[in-house]
Amino acid sequence: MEGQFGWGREEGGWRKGPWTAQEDKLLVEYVRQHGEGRWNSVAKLTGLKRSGKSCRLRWVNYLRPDLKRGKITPQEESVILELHALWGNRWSTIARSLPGRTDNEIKNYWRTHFKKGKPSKNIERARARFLKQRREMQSQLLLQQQQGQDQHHQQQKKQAADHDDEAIVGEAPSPAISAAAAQQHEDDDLQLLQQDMDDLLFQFCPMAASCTSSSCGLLPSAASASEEGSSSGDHHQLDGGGGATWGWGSLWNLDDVVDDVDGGWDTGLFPLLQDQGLAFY
DNA sequence: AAAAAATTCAACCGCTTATTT
DNA sequence: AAAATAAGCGGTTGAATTTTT
Repeated sequence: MEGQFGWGREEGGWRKGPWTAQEDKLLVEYVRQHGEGRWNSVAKLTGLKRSGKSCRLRWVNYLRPDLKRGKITPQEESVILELHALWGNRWSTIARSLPGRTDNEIKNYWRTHFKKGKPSKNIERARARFLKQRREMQSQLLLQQQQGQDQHHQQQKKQAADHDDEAIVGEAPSPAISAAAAQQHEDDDLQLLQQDMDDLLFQFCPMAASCTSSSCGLLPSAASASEEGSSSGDHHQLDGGGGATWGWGSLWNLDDVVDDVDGGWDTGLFPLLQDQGLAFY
């Protein structure tokens, strides 16, 4: 099962195409011994005929042990939708809120499930998934509250952000969404879906909802058009130890993202806003 | 049952940004 | 300070798989 020819042969000395188990083994062993990085020396040291770029990709997207395999959960899906509405196609940024998921994975997922031009069937499916998921979430919420995790933070924020009515949908068209025009129906569906999403998000994380909705005015639609890198403070290491489990904390679980901000950033919800140099408070 | 269409996803490419020499 | 090298990002591709007709 290794003889894919025409695809998977060498070109300019480098092998391309699907990785074989042996190749994976070599790469894994290399990383075990030398750590991540220095990808170009993989070939030199192991004899693997892969470019550094290819090695890095393979490791980051597939071999990394902290990757979470398996299907995207409904919870993750809702986060993806929500964050995409916030940031557009900044896949790696979105991925940072989904431990164990890669930007590639998220990109693929979003494209196949929510990209415009898909038959509305998909929207319907998404809606169905969402509704189901909402039920689950609600019961989880209940459970959490019963377990008496004191989240006085949330209470406070909730008050602060009491109007959330015009959610993302209204004014924060992600590039994709704003491009619509042609497909009103699906748009409507999507918007409904996103409204639901926003409601939902608000339940769990009022801060986020309030930010998306109004005041902060940090919705990136313009910025996300990619023009103007803007970034720079965007240093992101591959987070080392990863959250193996995701649970509900994902949005709150920032330790892999915040590392140059002095400790307590109790608003905590969207670390990435910082990356973009957006400050609030 | 089988052919066609649709979906998925790993891996590629080119470009940008960061780091090293 | 500049050039070279490495890392990172997002878009795209296409073989394999799944679903639909």
